[in-house]
Amino acid sequence: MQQYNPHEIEPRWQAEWERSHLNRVSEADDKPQYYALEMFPYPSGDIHLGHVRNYSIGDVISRYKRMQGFNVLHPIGWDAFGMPAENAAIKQESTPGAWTYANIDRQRASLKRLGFSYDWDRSVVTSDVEYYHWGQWIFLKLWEAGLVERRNSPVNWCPSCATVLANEQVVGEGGCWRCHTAVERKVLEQWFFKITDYAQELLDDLDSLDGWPERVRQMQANWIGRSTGAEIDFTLCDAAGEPTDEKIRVFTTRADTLFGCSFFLLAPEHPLVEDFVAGTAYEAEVRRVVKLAASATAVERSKGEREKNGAFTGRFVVNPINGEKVPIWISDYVMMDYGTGAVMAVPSGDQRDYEFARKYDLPIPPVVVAEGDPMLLLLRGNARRVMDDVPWECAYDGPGVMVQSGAFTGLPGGKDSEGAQAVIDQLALEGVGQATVNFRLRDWLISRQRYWGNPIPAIYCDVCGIVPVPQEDLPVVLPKDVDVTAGETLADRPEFYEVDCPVCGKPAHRETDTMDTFTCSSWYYLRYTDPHNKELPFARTVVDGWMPVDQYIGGIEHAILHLLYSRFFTKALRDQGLLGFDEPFTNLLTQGMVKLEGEVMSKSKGNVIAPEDMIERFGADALRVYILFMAPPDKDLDWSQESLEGIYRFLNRVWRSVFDLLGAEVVDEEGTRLSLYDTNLDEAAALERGKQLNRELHRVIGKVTADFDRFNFNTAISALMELVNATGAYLKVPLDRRDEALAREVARALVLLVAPMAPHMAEELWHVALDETGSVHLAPWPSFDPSKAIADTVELAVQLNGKVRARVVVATDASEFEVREAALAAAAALIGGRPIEKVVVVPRKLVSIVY
RNA sequence: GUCGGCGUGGCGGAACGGCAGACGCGCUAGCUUGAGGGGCUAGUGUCCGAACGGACGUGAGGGUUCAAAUCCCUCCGCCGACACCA
Repeated sequence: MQQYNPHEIEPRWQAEWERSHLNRVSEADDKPQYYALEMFPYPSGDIHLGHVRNYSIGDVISRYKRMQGFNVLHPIGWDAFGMPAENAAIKQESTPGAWTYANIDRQRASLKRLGFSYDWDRSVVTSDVEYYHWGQWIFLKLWEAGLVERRNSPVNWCPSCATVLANEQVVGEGGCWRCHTAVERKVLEQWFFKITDYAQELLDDLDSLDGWPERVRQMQANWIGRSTGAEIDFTLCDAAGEPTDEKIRVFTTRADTLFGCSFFLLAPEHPLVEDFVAGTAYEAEVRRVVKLAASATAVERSKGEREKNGAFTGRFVVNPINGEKVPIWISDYVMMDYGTGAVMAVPSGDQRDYEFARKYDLPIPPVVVAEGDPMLLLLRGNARRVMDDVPWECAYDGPGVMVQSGAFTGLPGGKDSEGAQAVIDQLALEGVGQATVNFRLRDWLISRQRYWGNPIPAIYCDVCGIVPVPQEDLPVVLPKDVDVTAGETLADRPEFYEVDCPVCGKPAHRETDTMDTFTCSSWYYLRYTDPHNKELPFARTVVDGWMPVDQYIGGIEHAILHLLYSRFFTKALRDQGLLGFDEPFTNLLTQGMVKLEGEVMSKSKGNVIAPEDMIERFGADALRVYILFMAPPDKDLDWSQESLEGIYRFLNRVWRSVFDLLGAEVVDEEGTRLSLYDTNLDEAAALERGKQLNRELHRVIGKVTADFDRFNFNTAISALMELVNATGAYLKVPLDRRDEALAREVARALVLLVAPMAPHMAEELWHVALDETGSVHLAPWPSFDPSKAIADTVELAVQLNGKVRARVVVATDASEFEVREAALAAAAALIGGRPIEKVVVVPRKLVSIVY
């Protein structure tokens, strides 16, 4: 018997698999298709343990499904555009491309050393022109469909990255998702994808994603943020206080509180503010508040006391429900980009309005009062306003009864209440309001003022306006010689941007912004299905065959960004007839992080464990099995070198057990014989040990299969350890008393069961120990007989009044009556003749007796 | 503040409502070895007990049930997402 030596075995089999194209997948294969996908890496440096975990999970699933007879698509690629490449290039006086492709080469080598079963022929790199060409093509398709817009909008600006950001890319307390610099608000003309057109469908279809973790669905639902309510038009008064024809529209979820509106608010950056105050006595104070709001960063706004600042504009609006004139204020807690940028303030029913009213001494008339509140006795049935202030410490926003609300008084009030509906109906009748739905989701800002990205295929012509680059002119190739170390962008390259207008032929100017990298990762999983297509991003017949992805695996950090954008792309492309399904990812597994002593590993903390070092010491198989064993895949995992050593020992045990089962002389490194036979063992005892081992074999095959189906890799490995432990007892049986067929069956099953997790070792044992032909990874998954996993007799616990007091051994197939009688007999002494109240028999588990 | 997740030995973690702590790490003892490493065997929740055995035990408290780590209620603690969303 040779020794287990991963460093010799692993590279040898990797080379052989590559030579024989073991993992190449073809649509021509008539087995059922299965698409297993892991989130592709960003080439920011070497592979880390998070990648190892992500890809080990995906690889086990892929290999397991192949052994079960599926034709498995399991691709990998690189998400290669983005800012880190530019920053690294500046630091190293290199180019983003050079840095990116060098990292990809290193990462590819690492992934190969880990033995992942990717079809390398299908690899895509998003910064390759063969890929981003089709990203531009899709952009033009979406433009045609009316889903692309260039418009002025308040946007998030990262001063450090010198670019705008999407809403989703502002993280934590108002920081840039890349560099965490506080973002600024600016009004700029930018490119948008109209993801809000799909807000309702993106929300509705979350219900159909029952293969996704509940919390991811919840996070997306919150992000989309649907609220039902009403749009209500207030009539604007002129400077003299007389009503005009002009209306200002508000959005509210609480139409039932409309009678309680005692003032009206505009966002500081609202376009009407300037007109209202210019040249008036209110101008100075209003300007002061506007300036205060603009200077506060998002970070500052979300911290501290959140003191609300405001100023009266000198103008009034008329409340459409009661004709009452209320003053227009501005305040920094009203946001321009939610709702309409204008708010009807109801201080008795909204805590923010309440605080504002207290600060500026504005009326707080109660309009919805809770059942049981003593005020209700006083106000119940009062249609007219008799009370202008509340004795409360804070606003009341729960359900209650409407008071001081004209004809609506007495109706139930609250969110989505009968009262709210009645008010909306009345407003609709008069044409001054209607029920509506508002979303928190904003359109996706996709333009970036950066070099290392996919160029936006658009041209500005003085005559024709903004025109798309004609499809036959694609790709717009990203020039390689832009010097980012000198701060250059595409806007510094006349040879790039000086073009002729494709419509009129006059000199024009090419767009120099590039697309957000998230546009690249929103459709890469589609390209994998048809990666070499030179006519289209993918052919519909091929993409519909593989998609949707059966199992997607990646980090929870993409719960909103990438997963929401990909869902949007899928729906938008579906509506263009490019594909025939509604959702990209049927099942989603969000794996936990790999930590060290409870902390996230990072270069800056200097607590990084390098996978390459671990492969060097224990081999790729041990690292893979270890990372699957340490925790369930969705939970965080704390690194433990001792446990990795334990797994290495386990693999050695598997190795020796297989050889030993096959009758080989098992020796350690020094040649010491390890297998010591129990020569006293008689024929009957040997037979009994064989029966036990056979039972354990069938139990473990069943357990591992069930655990793989549920992705409980940690308990699957436990079960394999139990099988190896059970093998230990059988290996004491001298060779001449062993059941050779059984021993071989166990050895074979062990190799097959371990193959998805430790592919190299399994392949070596398959050939060298078992003398099988063909790859173990193409062999069928072992079958099992559940009836063979059951012993002839079983020991039951006997509970007396809820506590285990006795045990009884019965035949496994004993009837309930026999079990009951046996249990009563075993417990007779303890019961002592007292009357039995109840007996519960749980087959093969226990008997519960109550007396 | 809102939403979501999680609290089990020294550690990582197991337990379709049915004998809590599988499996592994660590530790203890013995065998093997010149030593180390490795391997093998046994033990390892807490308390009482020489032992047979017994009592207690899944963040705290209550409830449902013959039976609760698991289901329900209240509370405490930790983690995460969103957060002045009208």
